[in-house]
Amino acid sequence: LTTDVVLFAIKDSELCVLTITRATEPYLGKYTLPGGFLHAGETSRNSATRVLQQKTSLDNIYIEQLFTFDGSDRDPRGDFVSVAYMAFCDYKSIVFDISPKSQNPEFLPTETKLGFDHNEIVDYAVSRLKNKIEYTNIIKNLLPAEFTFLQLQQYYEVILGEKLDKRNFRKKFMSLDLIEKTGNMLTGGKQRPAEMYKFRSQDFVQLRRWF
Amino acid sequence: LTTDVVLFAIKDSELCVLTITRATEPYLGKYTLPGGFLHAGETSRNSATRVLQQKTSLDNIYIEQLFTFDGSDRDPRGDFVSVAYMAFCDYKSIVFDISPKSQNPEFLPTETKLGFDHNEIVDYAVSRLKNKIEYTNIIKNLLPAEFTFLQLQQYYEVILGEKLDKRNFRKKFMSLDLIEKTGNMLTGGKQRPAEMYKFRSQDFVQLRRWF
DNA sequence: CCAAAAGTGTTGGGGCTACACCCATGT
DNA sequence: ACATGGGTGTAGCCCCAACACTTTTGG
Repeated sequence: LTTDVVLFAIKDSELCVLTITRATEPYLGKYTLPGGFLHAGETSRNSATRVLQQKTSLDNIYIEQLFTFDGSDRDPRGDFVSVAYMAFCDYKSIVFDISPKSQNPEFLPTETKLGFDHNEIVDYAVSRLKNKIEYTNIIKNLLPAEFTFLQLQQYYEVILGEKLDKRNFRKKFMSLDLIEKTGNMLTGGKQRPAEMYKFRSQDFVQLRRWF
Repeated sequence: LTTDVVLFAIKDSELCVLTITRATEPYLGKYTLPGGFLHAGETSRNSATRVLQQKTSLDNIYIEQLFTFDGSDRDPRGDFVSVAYMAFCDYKSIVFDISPKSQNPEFLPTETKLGFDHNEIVDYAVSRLKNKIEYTNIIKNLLPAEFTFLQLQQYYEVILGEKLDKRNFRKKFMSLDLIEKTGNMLTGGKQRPAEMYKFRSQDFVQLRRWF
């Protein structure tokens, strides 16, 4: 029994997942998702959280169970069952553990070819994410604590894979009453400063359908 | 590693799940979901399907993975991990296996108190079902091959737990183009005969949001 | 003729989409 | 001055909800 974790982050306007470079066979030298065997007495959720904490410095990560993958064709070594999780972070806040045993963790685009059946896991996670940003506030887990409206919109656009109308997006999102101004402005660009926003609640919110 | 299966059916205008009466400790004599250990070389999905085929005469059941439950507090015998599935059938088409080893399978309301953490599993399945009838055609798995519009509507009402407007429901559902008249009429009541319908496609259909 | 479910249209309001211009700052 | 993103309002359309009566059969 194992876990695999899809940790999402948005890097350079692209949706990416945390990968490692395998140090042993099978798939030696290939990219895969981080994961591993459950320790004794550990839940799959704890195991997934532990794996992430080993690769990154993150604490308090939002994580949710995705799906359980099994079947004898997914790992050449034998018959493993993997409980997959997905998690989110703000790319800028990540500090990687660079010790050799961490196997060079890095964020790569979701289309990157991975070993095992990990592309299947990533595809499933991406489709879940696409659905879920439309009726929950999970996007806050990808954003820094303070952000501008344009950044919020761009994150939606990256995940959904389509351009959104600026005025309509602002109206719709504002009506959800999820975010508020911090009072700070983002200056430094050669343009008018932007208001900064933060999410009101740190909790998970499920909306009754909207997009 | 085990599976537990939530088999739904609508019986007497109530949403019910298949239960068994346990023949051994723990929870001897209590109701629980059917389930069991995976056989060697078997996937969790195959295991869940096999369990259902043992209790009922059903073949070709629609089944989907729900969630994986783990933690040391879910079974007093130790640390089990259970991959839960949900499935659907038309209550009228069920023939139970009544041999003693089948442990008296029967359909009971979803609110029935069950052993282990099985109420948690049922609650999760019910919420998934409630969501899913709003953007897929899974309801066909609960209906007989031919049905009337009123029956279809009543199934929605039972699952959603609310009354729906007859005219609006018919308009909305018809616009989805999922069902067609069979040409048969249901007679025998002391009222005008009703047109009978069937689903066009036997396949799973995912709609782009509607209810 | 009465009871019971079958079947059918219209209207008003709210929310979505589409669309273009001025503002504040840095260089 | 100009380039860049920041920020704002409206009008039309479509979809949804609300709502009541006639039809067809059995008893």
